Amino acid sequence: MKASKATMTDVARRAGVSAATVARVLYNNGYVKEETRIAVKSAVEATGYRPNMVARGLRTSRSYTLGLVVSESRLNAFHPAVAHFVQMEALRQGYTVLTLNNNADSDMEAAGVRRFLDHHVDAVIFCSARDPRNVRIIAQNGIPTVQVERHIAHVGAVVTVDAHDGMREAVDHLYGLGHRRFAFIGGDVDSSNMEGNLDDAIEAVRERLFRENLARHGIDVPAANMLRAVYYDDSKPVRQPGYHLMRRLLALPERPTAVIFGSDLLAASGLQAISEAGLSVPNDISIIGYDDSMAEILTPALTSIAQPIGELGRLAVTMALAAIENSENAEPAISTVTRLVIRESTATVPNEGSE
Amino acid sequence: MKASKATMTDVARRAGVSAATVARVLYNNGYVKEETRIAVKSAVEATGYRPNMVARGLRTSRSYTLGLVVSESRLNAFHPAVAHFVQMEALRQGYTVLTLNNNADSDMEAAGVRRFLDHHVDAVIFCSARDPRNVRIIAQNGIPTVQVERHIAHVGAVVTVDAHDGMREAVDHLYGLGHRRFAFIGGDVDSSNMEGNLDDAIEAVRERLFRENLARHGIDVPAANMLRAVYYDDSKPVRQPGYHLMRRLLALPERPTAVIFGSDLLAASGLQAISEAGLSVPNDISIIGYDDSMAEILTPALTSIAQPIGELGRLAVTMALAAIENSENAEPAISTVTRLVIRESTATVPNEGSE
DNA sequence: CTGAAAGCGCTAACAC
DNA sequence: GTGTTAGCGCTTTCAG
Repeated sequence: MKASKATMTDVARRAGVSAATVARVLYNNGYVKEETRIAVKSAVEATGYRPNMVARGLRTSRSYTLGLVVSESRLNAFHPAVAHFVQMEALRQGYTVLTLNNNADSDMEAAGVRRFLDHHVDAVIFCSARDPRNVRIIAQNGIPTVQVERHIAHVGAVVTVDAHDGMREAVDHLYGLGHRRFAFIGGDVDSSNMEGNLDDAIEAVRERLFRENLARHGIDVPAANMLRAVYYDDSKPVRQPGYHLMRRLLALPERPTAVIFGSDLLAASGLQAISEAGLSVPNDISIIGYDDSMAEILTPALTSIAQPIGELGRLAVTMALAAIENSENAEPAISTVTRLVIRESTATVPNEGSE
Repeated sequence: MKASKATMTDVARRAGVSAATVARVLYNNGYVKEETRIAVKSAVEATGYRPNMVARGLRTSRSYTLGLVVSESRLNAFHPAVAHFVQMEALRQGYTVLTLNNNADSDMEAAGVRRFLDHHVDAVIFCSARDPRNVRIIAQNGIPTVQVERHIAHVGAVVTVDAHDGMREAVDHLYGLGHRRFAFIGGDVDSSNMEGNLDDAIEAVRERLFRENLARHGIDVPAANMLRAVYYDDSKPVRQPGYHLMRRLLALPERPTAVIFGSDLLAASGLQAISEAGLSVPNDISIIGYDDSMAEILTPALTSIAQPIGELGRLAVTMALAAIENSENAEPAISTVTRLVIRESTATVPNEGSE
């Protein structure tokens, strides 16, 4: 019951033409008499012919596959979400995606990237490369790269997210609710794996925007309230990256009443520390996540600064395909925006005397 | 700066031998004089030669790629976790993985599977196919399939999970804590997409084991306490699949004191309903998740019946490769086990009079 | 408008 | 031990 492994020659024979003609009608190249076109089409139907992408790839040196590297896609739901949209869009555009989760391990990533090269992927999308060298290896082989959200290597195309709007909305939202004591738990900037200016790292930018927006309201945040969580420890993802830092905040003499986190995962683990301390969100403390990756299934459902996940995935594919078409063209950058999604983890500041 | 696109012939020329000899030393086939072996090796080094898997694939009709279909890998962390281990193991074994998230959409899945076929994947792993026909299409093309955890089509290899141990441990754990009023919120059995006996569906099995283990303690669970959640609504994932069902349980005249859920995702959304009702876990009610996919980052950290996620992923690859090697051999099945991971969502039953 | 022929990079059977 | 040859399925000149 093996379905046809019908080859192009099979189709050609059946239609009484040559393989070249079959190719012509399949890809609308050159002129074909209407009559033979019909004959070929029906032969294709009859045989259930499907092009062999491997043979095609060898001949055209286009594999119609994209490589996708995601990082830490187990606890952090952001990356699998982006991956999903990349896969959907690629499918729609006639591509297939080779996916690899680097799990925060540079060596793993290097091995995977090498493998992508062996399979002659047409482009590689990184939704957070772990090591800039791995991006460069691809680029050096003349293959387009697209870095999504976080770009740690200064090569190829990038799809960035402008954090301004979301952070402004978040700060204004909290300020409007009466909060005056703020804290921020962001991600650590991994200087060893970042090319160029560390201040351009997205984690650093988010911190800065947080401060700037509060400064607008005349609020200065003490250094003790600005913390950075390590997501990876010795190439292993940290399971509850926000837990200990949140405990530290809770132990502060002037406990903050509002905390913005650098990811929903960070907020989720912060929530554990808050609950453990016998405090409640949002009654005692308001918190805001980032990403909007798992905000809606936490308790309470998190107010979160949403990244445009679907757009990121789709744009990454679009840019990859554009780079494949005319690789000599400039390496473009495109930016998307964030917005605040308000749910149940933010409320009016608790009464001062109640402590 | 393009790194070498050195071909095998380039290496051969440089080493002063023929391509055939290069192949021989690369794959340890046949005898090669030590002297020439060294010459070839150094030529490989010098050129940075990497085999072209596309050409190799065409010649050998082995693409060294695996297809992987996962379902709903956005909110439910179970699938991306399995995917991660599949990718790791495949990488280790010299394979690369084409991944597709069907997102509960049969048509999407069909399109993706078709694409896998076009790319001549050597085998396809389904960590929950959406539609059995899509598994059959692969099988009909003579390509091995492996269904992981849930198997909805009666073809090919399967990696199942034996739910016995975990469910027994879970029930005993709760019973030991004094609980006598139980409830279960499992997943709905989608009869339209299931070949064969519906009672064999993993959701049905879990329900049955739940009842049987309680019967062992002389406890009979009323029908009103056995609920089934729909994960997909009109081919779209439901965002809070356990929320409404949990509300229903809370409205029961004899409210259960312990609930076992069919997944961590279900438990997470159940938690939202509990909290909304002003009740607390585990003081007022104990809950247990299933999968152990996101249990540890919820508040409270969930006691959960853990699926052996890493093992599932690795076994799936192992079985796929075995099937590729000798495809005429019988289609095997292998089973793994579950175990209870105790965290903070379970505690002694609350005092009866306290309601 | 259509067919013949070459060749992408590799492997496997067969010579020597 | 090693080279020669043919061909996987497709695309693309080049003839006609």
